Amino acid sequence: MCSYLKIEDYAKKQHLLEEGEMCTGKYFINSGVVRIYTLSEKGVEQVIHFAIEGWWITDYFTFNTNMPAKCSIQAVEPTQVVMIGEAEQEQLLKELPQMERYFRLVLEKAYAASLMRTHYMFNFSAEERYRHFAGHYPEFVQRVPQYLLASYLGFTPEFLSMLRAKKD
Amino acid sequence: MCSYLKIEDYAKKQHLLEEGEMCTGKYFINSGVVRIYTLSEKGVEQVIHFAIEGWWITDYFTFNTNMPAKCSIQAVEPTQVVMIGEAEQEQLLKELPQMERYFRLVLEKAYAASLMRTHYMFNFSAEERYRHFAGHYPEFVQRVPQYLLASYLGFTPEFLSMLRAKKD
DNA sequence: CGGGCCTTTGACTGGTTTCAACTTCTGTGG
DNA sequence: CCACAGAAGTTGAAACCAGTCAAAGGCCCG
Repeated sequence: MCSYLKIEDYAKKQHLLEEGEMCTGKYFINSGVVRIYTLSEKGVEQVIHFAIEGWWITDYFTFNTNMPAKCSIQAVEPTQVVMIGEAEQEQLLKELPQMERYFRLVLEKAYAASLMRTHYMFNFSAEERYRHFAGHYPEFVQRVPQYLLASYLGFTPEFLSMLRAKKD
Repeated sequence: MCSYLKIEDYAKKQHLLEEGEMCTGKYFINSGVVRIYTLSEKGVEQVIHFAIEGWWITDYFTFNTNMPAKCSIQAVEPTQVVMIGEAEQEQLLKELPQMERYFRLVLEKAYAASLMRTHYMFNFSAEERYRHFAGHYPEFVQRVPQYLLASYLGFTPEFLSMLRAKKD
């Protein structure tokens, strides 16, 4: 089974995947943090989400479609991942069909998180989103630079700076 | 296999699931449209997404967690669904492990759609989101009431009304 | 020690919301 | 089949949340 998997280390700011490349597999985060982001027509980078230890990531936009990646994945801090190629995953699933279940459950969790994000995005103001996030994941706020957190929460670094000044 | 499944019909505005109930299974939309929505602290209904023919839906927030539903699912027009209970799904997956794969692929698609929604939400203004949506799914814009579409797109019915008046 | 990247600050702008009043549509019972 | 009530859509004015722009300050890493 280990032959299917490949351990990879990435330095801060190094890319696991860049938009336009072919996405050839999935990554399991062993340690570190990565951000998944897209580039808008206007050239603005938008953080779609972060992934930390224990999460699986890939370009789900184009996964299984044989199209070039629509997003980029970049290490926010030094990160170690376990990579499994597409073909290897197929092979693994053939030999260990129980893994289908595992990957399905991983996806259910990720999907629920994405829906929850949508919920927060719509139902709370920018300030409420920041307070909520900072209250629930204080250690994470320390861990990522402010301009990335601002992008993730859906506002500008300037606005986040103003929020922190107000009361923190 | 048919014994696992139950066909159900819902009238317009009837609920498949209401917040607070236990979510006991998944629904496959045979015909019609449903909306999945949450209620904010302020009492505002927010459409998380729509689902049409061919999609599977459930309360992914609490699915498999034995907690009361965090969202409601309501028929937007007369809708027929195939319902599969949680226990029945487990049984089905045990007998037909290939179905694990099927459900995983369904989830990958749904997850990708959710991420794409996040992308649009952040990178486009309210007006751009409307123009884009109306351009891509004109028949759908006819199909659902404007106040639900406005909620889905993340702005007020009044604003949508103004957009339509401007140029349509 | 220096340069570039990140964060801060403040003034101005504008897209979107809110509110309230009015009109149009829809469905239900008499 | 019509009448009416409630739901959905429209309009316009005023308010505001958050973005943009520009310039200065802090900090990390080579």
